[in-house]
Amino acid sequence: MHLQDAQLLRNLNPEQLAAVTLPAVPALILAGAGSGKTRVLTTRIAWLLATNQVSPGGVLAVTFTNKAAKEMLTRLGTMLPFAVRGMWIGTFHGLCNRLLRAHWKAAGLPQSFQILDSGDQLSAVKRVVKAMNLDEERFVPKQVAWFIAAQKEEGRRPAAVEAFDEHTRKLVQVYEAYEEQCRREGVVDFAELMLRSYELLRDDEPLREHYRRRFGHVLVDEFQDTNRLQYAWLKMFAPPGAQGQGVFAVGDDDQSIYAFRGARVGNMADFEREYRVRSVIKLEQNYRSFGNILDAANALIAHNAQRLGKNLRTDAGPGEPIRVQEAASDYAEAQWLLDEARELHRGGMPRSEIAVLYRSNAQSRVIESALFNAGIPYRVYGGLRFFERAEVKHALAYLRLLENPDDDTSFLRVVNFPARGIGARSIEQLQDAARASGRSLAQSVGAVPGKAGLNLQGFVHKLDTMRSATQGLTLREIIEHVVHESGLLDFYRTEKEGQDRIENLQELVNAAESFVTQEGFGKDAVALPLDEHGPGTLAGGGETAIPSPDAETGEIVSPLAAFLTHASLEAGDNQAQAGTDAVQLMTVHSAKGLEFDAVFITGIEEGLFPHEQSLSDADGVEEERRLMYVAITRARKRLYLSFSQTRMLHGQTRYNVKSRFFDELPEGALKWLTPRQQGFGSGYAREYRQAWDRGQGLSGIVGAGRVERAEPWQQPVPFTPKAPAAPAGQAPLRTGQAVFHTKFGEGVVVTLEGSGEDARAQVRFGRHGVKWLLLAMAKLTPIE
DNA sequence: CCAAAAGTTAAAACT
DNA sequence: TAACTTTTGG
Repeated sequence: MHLQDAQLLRNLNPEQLAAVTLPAVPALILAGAGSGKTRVLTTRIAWLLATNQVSPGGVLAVTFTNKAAKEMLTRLGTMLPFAVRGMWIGTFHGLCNRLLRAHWKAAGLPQSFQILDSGDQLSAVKRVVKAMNLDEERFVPKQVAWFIAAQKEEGRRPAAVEAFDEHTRKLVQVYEAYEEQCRREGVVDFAELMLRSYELLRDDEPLREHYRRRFGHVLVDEFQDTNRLQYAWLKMFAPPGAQGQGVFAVGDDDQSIYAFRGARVGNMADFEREYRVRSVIKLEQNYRSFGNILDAANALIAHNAQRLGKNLRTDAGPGEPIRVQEAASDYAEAQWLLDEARELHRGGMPRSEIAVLYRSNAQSRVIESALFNAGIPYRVYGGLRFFERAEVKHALAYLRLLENPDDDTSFLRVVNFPARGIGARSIEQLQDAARASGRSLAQSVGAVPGKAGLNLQGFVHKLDTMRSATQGLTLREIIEHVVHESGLLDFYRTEKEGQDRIENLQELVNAAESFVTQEGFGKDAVALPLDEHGPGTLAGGGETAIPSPDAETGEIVSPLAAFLTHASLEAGDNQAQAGTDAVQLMTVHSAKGLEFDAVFITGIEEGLFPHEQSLSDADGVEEERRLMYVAITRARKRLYLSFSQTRMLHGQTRYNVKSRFFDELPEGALKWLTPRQQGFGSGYAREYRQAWDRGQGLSGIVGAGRVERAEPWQQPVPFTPKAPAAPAGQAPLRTGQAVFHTKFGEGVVVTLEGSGEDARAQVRFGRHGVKWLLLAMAKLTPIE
């Protein structure tokens, strides 16, 4: 073991080593960006195990995302001589699920409860609001759903919500009705997973004591992102003041960017106080970026008042200066970054090492079209993910109905999809009947009279048939059967755009298949010998016979039920075009945790970054600043910052000034690619003239058509262009000439033919390949 | 019941 | 502008 210890601890810096080898006490690790946080977490677990301070079953390690959990498991797998599967390492929600599956009875849940994702939850709330006859203008389902989730995340059931006004009282009633509906249908939403398992531990003392004894070490990743409920949940496993229990909280207050969804940075300070933390360790040595980048990050974040305090440092030297670009328009900004990215790639940098970051999703459009036209492969993060696709959700709804006929959300989703003559009226009748009898929709189909009732009964019968026909089949066979028998496959076959959807349904089968293989269903569901040694042996007292949850999960869950849970808890990727080397486009939020050789941060303008919605309060601006800090620290070697004078937003041209954040960066670390403090509008004028020169007039400038709408004081056009001498499209072309086409982007003339009206050019475009274009028709403009 | 037309709205995202 | 939802009309 000693040899292995040494191996494990090799190459850790003093702070990392101190953190990894802390005794079993409460500890707070302030881990700066790029300071080897994940390494510290996983090495600590490995070290605890290797030195026999804890058994695999005695570790509880929590993360926020599936990705982080997976990475931790993978890394641990390489450090440990045994299988890590079965250890309590996972996301908050994943672990809650595990707990509730094991103790469903004590938690008051049906054995096969289903999990609602945000979309399901929204439609469930909509139904409640409708059923209560509330005005959807005043009780906007989205806001109601948000209210309910927020209450749950504060640990409040309806009775505990303080309502001082009529509207809030009504909201609480909706919350109540929603809970009742969930109970009836046997479903839980994400927040409910957390709250229910928290309450379970809070109210069931033997159970709580069992888990407390069991988990000698609790480790939390991204602690700054925990909400109140998550912190309370953690305290159930490891209360402040408990002796001999290690609580290892890792976080970075400077990277707290999720206050808007309930995260409480304050949990870090609370933790320090409540647990009387003696060991606060700062990891400030950065292994990712060069000095200029870190200087910029440090200087920027120093403008925040609310900090625990931390400064990143590196041994890597200053590196290149940070390049700053001022653009005349969002369009010009995109063109510029495209050129730079191309240059980087030409210099040998893989495209996947180039990231383009923006504050809000809408900004990706211009950049995408520029990259697309130039034929540069790119990948956009975010957007629809696999299990959220309509066709996949439809198939899953059928599958859920096999598991639980009373799942009204799923029932409504597919009762008339594909269409089977069940209209809004019939459904309303059915819902009335169900409401009157307090039963589920499926149970109430008999109560609807006439032809409509028969159709409904036919649907339920169809489900029953599918259910019995799929008994004993493999997961793959079940899904294939359902996709076929439900009529989904036939429906999409006749759709003109249906081919992709059919492929996705096929992909669902594949996903199920690989899920079964990975989870090893039918084989050894529990690989790990739990609690063989060390503290926290199972059911220590004898009278509190608590079954091993691990064993129980393996025992009770059918492959289908497990797969459905997996589908709710893990939405999957958004179609990764694997294999292609592509430039990475994403919001700053989704860049958290990632790193790239070169990073472009675009649209750094007042109103956009910091976003205007954040300007009203100081906390808002501080969070924006942290966001900027996160963005900056993503870069390893090269960092570009850009802003634009004009930008198309919500169909209108906006005139922006550069962000206040520029004033907070050290001038010495920056290199302005465009002249500093350019007169307002001059860049626009240049762009304007170039567009005229290309013969495109105002249409060559994005949003220029709206210029006349601007207030006089906003008029950015000090330059009055003369009409071009030659009509558009008559510019002399030669082979080899670089040209620009409004639709196809940049290209090179390969061949020229004919003359006058017949003059044609063969042009090779990056993305669209080689095209023949009639010069009289096509708007081709030579580039320089 | 479906498709087209009209209306609405606009930050960020994980589970 | 564009994506999405609701309303309207065949």
